[in-house]
Amino acid sequence: MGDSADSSDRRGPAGRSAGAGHDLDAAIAGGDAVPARAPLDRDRIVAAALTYVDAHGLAGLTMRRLGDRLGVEAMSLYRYVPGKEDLLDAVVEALLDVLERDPDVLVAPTDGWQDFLQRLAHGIRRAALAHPKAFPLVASRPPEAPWLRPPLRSLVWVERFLVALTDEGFDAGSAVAAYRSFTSFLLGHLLLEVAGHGADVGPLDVVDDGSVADEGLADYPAVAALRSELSQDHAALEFEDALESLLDRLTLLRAEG
Amino acid sequence: MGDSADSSDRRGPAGRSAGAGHDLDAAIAGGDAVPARAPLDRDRIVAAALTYVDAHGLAGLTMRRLGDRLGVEAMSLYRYVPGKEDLLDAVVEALLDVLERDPDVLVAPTDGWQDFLQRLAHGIRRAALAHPKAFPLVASRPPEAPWLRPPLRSLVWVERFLVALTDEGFDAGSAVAAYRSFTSFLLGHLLLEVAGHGADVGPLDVVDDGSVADEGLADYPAVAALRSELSQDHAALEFEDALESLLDRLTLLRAEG
DNA sequence: TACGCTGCCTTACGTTGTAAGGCGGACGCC
DNA sequence: GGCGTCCGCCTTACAACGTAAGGCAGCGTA
Repeated sequence: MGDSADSSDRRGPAGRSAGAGHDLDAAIAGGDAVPARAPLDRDRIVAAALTYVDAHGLAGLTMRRLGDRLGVEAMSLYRYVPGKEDLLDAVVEALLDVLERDPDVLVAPTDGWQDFLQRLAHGIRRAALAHPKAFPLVASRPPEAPWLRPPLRSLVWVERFLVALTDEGFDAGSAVAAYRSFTSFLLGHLLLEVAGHGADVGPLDVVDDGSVADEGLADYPAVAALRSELSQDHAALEFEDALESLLDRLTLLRAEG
Repeated sequence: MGDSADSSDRRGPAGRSAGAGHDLDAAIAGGDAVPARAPLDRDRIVAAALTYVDAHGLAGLTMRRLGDRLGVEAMSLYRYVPGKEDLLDAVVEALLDVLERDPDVLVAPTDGWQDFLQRLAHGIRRAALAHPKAFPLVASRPPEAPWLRPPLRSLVWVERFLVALTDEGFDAGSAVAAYRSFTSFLLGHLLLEVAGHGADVGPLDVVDDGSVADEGLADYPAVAALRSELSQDHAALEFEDALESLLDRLTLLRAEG
């Protein structure tokens, strides 16, 4: 996980600690620990928040710490972000924004709706797996409108989805039903897959080894017997299978009209 | 945080406002708002927490308010509950505990595994719909073990599930795969269904009919055109269909071995 | 030079979770 | 009866949080 140099919270050599004094010192001593004090805009803040969550979990994110990370006092963030809730919304948006830059994801079907949905699904999965600790936010943040279902939380994508399907022969009701099935499928699978990759949110993330409470399993023989199967990770395959099954179902739906 | 200035304190007729004073008053004035000070055990606390979340949302739940609700200071709760995190875990457990009392849910298949899974799925759905504001906790709380997937978070149910399926002709791998599919399906569907029923936390209880931000939809013609379809609630039907499709898929899985 | 803007800092307040200890009543034992 | 012990709740206290309000230094412009 902490690929991007964490441990930077203890400030480096030339401390800019005590607020009272001259930040001249800090400015001159220059970029030591913190990214050298760039002018601090909204995108930098959101990106830093996402990075922080990836590294330390949602629970660890506070305005003060995020400020520290950016070489700035907490209150300075409020010039660019209305509040923490909005920050988290922005983080979700940023997380899903990679779709826009993903070359494998199409904005409209070129090789049929199934290909379109496959690419979209995999794109979202990639985004989720890239940020296991942050992805649950996508599900837990209430959407702007009740029919904007996570993880397809933006009007743009709902529009693209519906246009794609109706263009490809779905009628109104079927397109909407497909939208619902698709989102349910993605949410369920990805939430659970991601939970296996960094399920924290807890303060203490004790990575208990494999042999947790083996004696506790005495009362659960089937679980004990299937332990190895239960621990194996076939997430990718299962995703594929379930997605294919979903597409089959949608094919039927489309035909029935 | 404090976005929701939900004026939750003043409840019934005789308010019991200032905590400091004589609880004589509360005790004598007797069971108006508060259950008149029963001896306060763990189950009462957990039940009160669930009730509070149902009524005011997760964000509104604090130890102090929960204490108030029980006619007790916040710190008194700590004699029965180690901390808030554990409380929330207990709430999740309580929420799912109705399964044990649900006459339509079986602990072992009597009419085949499909019937067993149908009953289980519907039981969980009932539990989720009974507590829309609390159900997201089931998904967001990290499970004890990585292979305990929400919403089937307890060893007991995983055991029952695996026993049921293996008894009914699934081999080890298939039973586990079925377990995974089943949980993914439930989580995705129920999380999204529940989000439609009380996703917010807000005092803004506006049952927005349909005319929200119609001008914003100008750029999204497909969404605008399908608005009525998008707003309709076919959750029950969709649940049924998706569940049936899942069972079909599991039938195949079982046959293949 | 004066002035307003921008961008960050300082201070301060109310609220949260919870550690530590106090205190009164119930109860066993002499 | 008196007396210790314990249980159950309260009181006090603290650090950390989100954020309202205002300050202040450096700038661009006039």
